[in-house]
Amino acid sequence: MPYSKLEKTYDSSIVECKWYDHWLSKDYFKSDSSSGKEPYTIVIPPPNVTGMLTVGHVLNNTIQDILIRKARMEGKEACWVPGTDHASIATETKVVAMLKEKGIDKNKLTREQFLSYAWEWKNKYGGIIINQLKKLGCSCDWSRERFTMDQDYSNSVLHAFVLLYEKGLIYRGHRLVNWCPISKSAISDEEVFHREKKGSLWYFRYPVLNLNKCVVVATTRPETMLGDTAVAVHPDDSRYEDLIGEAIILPLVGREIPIIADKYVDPNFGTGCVKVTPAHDPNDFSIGERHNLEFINIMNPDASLNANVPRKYQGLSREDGRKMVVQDLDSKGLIQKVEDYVNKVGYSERGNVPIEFYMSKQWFIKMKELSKPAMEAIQNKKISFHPSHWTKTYEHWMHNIKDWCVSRQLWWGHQIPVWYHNDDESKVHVSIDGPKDPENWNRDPDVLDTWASSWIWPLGVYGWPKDNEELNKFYPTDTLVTGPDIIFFWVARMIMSGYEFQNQKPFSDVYFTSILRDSTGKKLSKSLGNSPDPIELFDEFGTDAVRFGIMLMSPQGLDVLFSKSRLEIGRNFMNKLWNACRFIQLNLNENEEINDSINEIELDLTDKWILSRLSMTVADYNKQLDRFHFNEAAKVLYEFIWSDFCDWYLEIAKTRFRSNDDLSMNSKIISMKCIRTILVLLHPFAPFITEELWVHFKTKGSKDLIISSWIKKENLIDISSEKTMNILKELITSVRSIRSRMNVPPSKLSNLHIRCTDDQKVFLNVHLDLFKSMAKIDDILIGVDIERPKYSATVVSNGMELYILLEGLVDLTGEIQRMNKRMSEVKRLLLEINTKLTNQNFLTRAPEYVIKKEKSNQNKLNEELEKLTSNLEMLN
RNA sequence: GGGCGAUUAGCUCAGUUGGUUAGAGCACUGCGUUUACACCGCAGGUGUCGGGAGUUCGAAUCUCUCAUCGCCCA
Repeated sequence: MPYSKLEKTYDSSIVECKWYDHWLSKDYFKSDSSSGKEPYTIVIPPPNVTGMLTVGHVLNNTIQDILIRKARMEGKEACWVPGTDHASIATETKVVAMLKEKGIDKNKLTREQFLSYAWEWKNKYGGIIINQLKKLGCSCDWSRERFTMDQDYSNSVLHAFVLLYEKGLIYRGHRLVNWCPISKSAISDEEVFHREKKGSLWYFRYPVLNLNKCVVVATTRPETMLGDTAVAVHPDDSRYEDLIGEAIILPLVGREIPIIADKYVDPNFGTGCVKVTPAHDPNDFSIGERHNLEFINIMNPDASLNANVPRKYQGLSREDGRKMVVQDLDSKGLIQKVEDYVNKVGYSERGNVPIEFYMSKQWFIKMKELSKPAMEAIQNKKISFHPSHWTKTYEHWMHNIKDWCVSRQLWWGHQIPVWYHNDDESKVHVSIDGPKDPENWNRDPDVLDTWASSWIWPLGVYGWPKDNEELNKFYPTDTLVTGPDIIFFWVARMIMSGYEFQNQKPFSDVYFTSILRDSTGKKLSKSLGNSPDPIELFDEFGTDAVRFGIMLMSPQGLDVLFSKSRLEIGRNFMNKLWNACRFIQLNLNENEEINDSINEIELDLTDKWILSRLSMTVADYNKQLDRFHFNEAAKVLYEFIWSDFCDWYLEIAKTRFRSNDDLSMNSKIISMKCIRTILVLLHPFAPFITEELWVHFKTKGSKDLIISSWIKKENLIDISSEKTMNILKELITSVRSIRSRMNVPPSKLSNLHIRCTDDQKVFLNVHLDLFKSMAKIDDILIGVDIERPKYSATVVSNGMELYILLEGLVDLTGEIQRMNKRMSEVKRLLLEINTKLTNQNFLTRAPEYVIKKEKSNQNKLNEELEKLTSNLEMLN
């Protein structure tokens, strides 16, 4: 690479495309199942095929990219499998809406016609999110990209169904399911969310047959009374004792229904007497089963009233039906009262309307048995959650697991591999390829719940059930990165399917990302319109800045209030890094090669110090990554670069780059060492800028950064240099502080007198050049018996009294105030320490190092107090 | 009703197994264009770590309790 100067500002737009194409052309992302390297595998949580990139995806996929890039640099066989999900209900909803806009009614289409529209839609929008992931810099093995409706993958899905069926874990049941009247399909419990709604509690009078009296029942859903097949009371409720066994004439309908006793009834709710609608309420359903009641379904799939209700109500929507029923009962004087009532109503996540409990024939998977190994895996720590508190949620759900309704009354998805015989529907054929005499069979029209296809994702992407090389090499995968909102939908079910089908966990670690919210705390979502377009953010800040910024703001296990302005820190950091590199480059001679020969040179204090800081940074950074604290890891690098390297090392280097050859060369070597290390470490977070800078800073003949070796440890820790440097930094800051307070312009040098011990004098003399240049000191006078000069300002630092000489008068009152303030603080601290050190229990029980530290603090503070006192006296 | 999480500077938040003179970024104030960076530098102010109790020599950190907010489940 020819020598070229870095531009004054970093232009992300040029660099990003260039490097992504380069990496692709070199096949760096490709994984090889036949390699001898230790595998490291991630499968992407497949985004909706027709979806668009959200900030949530950015967070999620940046984390995966960090993990996979680090693994690759660690020399592992890194395999990140990308792909997309067909998202049955979401996609079908979108396609139906698109058709409607075109004036096409789904119901008028054949399945084949509809599917061809759906595929057209998929082909049109399916590539978008994949390309957006590439813009983000994701180093996925694109040759392995999968779509859940690919032929091979579909076979895996159906194979899983057939296996479970053959094992007796799948059955068809006529049951109450959650029903979405918009998509006219069953949905799972997890797709229902509950919302508090203000409604009413109606009290109806139901006339008792042959007795001149009524019972009063309370309900929140008047229209369902048309499907009542009993009235129930608690068996021990004395108020209704005589009525048990009697019958009711159901108003408006005229049906004769029994009064039954069931312990489920809460005598304290309403009147203690409830209407029973077995076909439309889960509790009533079980009462109905216990008492052999009639199950009358009164609704059509769109929740309008069907032919099982009196003619005048037929065809009404449930809302209109309710009005009409209330009105009719009222006109007959059968409404005793109406109360305001708040209850929780289940809503369909997709349709955003209240769900119905609806009787229908559906396929279910028995979950109890599948859940056992999945529960053990978490308990035995074979699989770890990060943060770990999600295990409780997981275990709770697993303990109360219910059978999973996997059929959906949709067309877009994997059609259930079940055929019913034309002559006898109870005769079923279950296989992937279908019966040999298809003319005699009818295939179940329903498709599988999408999660019943993605639950085998870590297996299916490697071609399961074929026991091939890929599966052996890359399964189980290592880390799954996903949102906690799909812990049941997906994570739990993948664990179950992994053990069921491969007798192996699907992954070892699950990292649950933060949920991103806007500044008012609302979840970022496209429908709310509060989610910024990541691509625009990339353009505005640079992709690396967005990646780094979002990682920095996302702590483990907590929600994040996202706002665009919080990305500025990322952009500023990239700019800082760029300019630090540029500054070093400006000090190199043309085509000058700087090697890594730090062992061959004589290091001075600041060199030793920065190398020690660097070593600490390497250790800390690796530790934070190992425990999945990505925000902390990012912070470690940020602080090293900004606060240690730029603010101090480079500032000191400024004076050295121009001094004698040795010092200058040494500073260059150390600077390069730091930069090279940082570029390696930062690469997973900010792949583009680091690869670009690597070109200029790598040692001759090095490989591209993306495949360079990871740095796990650096053995250059030097505690004594760090201590010494800290003292010098404090002294320098103290002097700067006075100068700033006294309005001495930065360009002007000051004269300084220091009163200190002989030892301190020796110390100062050793580091005099550094101290003078950083503190902007011209003349300096050091001694044990220095007197306070007449026009001067004072500070006590590390047991030394520093007097800055000033021209003219000093603001004495301000100085006295400041010193008094510090004095009371010192006194407060001393009081605390003295209490500790006079406490026998503390002295006997606290560890040695704590006591030592307290004592040393006590000495320091006492010394400071003494000096403050005498200096204050001098001022007064 | 059960569970989980949060409450730390004006704002947004870090803070690993209890021991730091409790931190960062933003915002704010003053000064500043010196061999990179104004997407910058130097300096500065701000806190009863939600309330209460307990364990401990020692609590932002552990336990209990209360309050407020958020999420999940019923």
